[in-house]
Amino acid sequence: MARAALSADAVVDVALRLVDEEGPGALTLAAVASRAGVATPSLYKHVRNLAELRALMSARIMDELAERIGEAVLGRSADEAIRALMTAWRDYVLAHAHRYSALGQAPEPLVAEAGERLIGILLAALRAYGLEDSEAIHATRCLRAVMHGFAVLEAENAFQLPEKLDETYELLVHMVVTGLRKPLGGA
Amino acid sequence: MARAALSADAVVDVALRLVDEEGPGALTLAAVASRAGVATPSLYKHVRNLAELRALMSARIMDELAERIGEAVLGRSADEAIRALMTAWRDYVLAHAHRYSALGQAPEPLVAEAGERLIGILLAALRAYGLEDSEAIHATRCLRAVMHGFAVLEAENAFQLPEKLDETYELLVHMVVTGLRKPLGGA
DNA sequence: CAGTCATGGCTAATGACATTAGCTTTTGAG
DNA sequence: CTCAAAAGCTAATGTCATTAGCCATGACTG
Repeated sequence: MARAALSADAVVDVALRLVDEEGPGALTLAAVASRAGVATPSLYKHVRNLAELRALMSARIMDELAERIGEAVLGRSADEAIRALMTAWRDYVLAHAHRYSALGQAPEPLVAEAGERLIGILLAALRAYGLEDSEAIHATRCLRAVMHGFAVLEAENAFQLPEKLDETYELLVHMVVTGLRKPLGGA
Repeated sequence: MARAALSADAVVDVALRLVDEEGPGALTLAAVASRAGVATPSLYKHVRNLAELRALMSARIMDELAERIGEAVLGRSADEAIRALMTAWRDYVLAHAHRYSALGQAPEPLVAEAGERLIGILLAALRAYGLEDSEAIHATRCLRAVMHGFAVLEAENAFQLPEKLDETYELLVHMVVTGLRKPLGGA
């Protein structure tokens, strides 16, 4: 080994702080290097390139989110679990809007892996509804879609009107819970 | 006036075609100019800068989407309207995944305006549920969140497992319809 | 029909980035 | 103490966006 100094993780830390403070648009190797007190090319000793940095960041974010949600769901089941899960998701996004926006901007390698942990948690939370394996998959996807959609829109301030978003989210939770209870029969 | 040639709209056309074919990441003034058979700086005669081009594109996409959805909803109401609306939304995304992904990458000026037309349509579709003004707003937001979330995830291929997405969407529609019918009482 | 002048295009230049190449310093292992 | 790998650095390249300033054209005016 040589000097202690930086490391891939440290670079990701710096990058995340940068994104938190200045938004995903400010993520540039130059900016990260500057914050890390190092010349830009030095970053390449720890990270293959900008794309990889983005992927590492996304994976980290997924992990954080999965952790929060895992905790939130612990010991709860069915409706209570869903409610806790959805609340935790939104709380995370509100606490780190920029960070959440930075997700998505990464291809699939590591991110997909990190995402699976998250999906596992969702799936577990849905077991309580006694869904068939396949049904549980569909339900998980719906959950993801609902939460991600709301998160993205709220994070980018896409909801203009004065109505309280807390109330909207209540309705959304209600929608999910209700929808999961009645396993669709006809149409 | 002088030469006929390009125009802001034409530039947007070219840019949209580019995005359709090569993805949002390929959107660069150089690429657009090349396709338009013109030198890069010439684009500035029609568009203030890349950011504005993005905004114009987003507005155009919003309009297209609103149009499709408007047609889909025509003459239907309540559950049928919701179903048609959601189907139209997804169909649009599937037909123009790259284009849809290119949304969001624009700030608020024109896009917000174009978005309002779309929201108007959603609101109208929800009138049939006899919701209070405010309730209708919340419901519209939920609709947006659900559809946008699913659209984004599907467009970026975030659903891995083999289960059919058509079925997932069925469940999602069911969830929305069911949730809208029972206006949440207790929890 | 000649003369203007705004429009749309062009080339050249600048500045931010990402990325690569190649050199230097530091330091842990032996 | 020696030395090789690790971690930094500077310099160089190529791609972009954006700006400045110049030229051609053609739609109107008179």
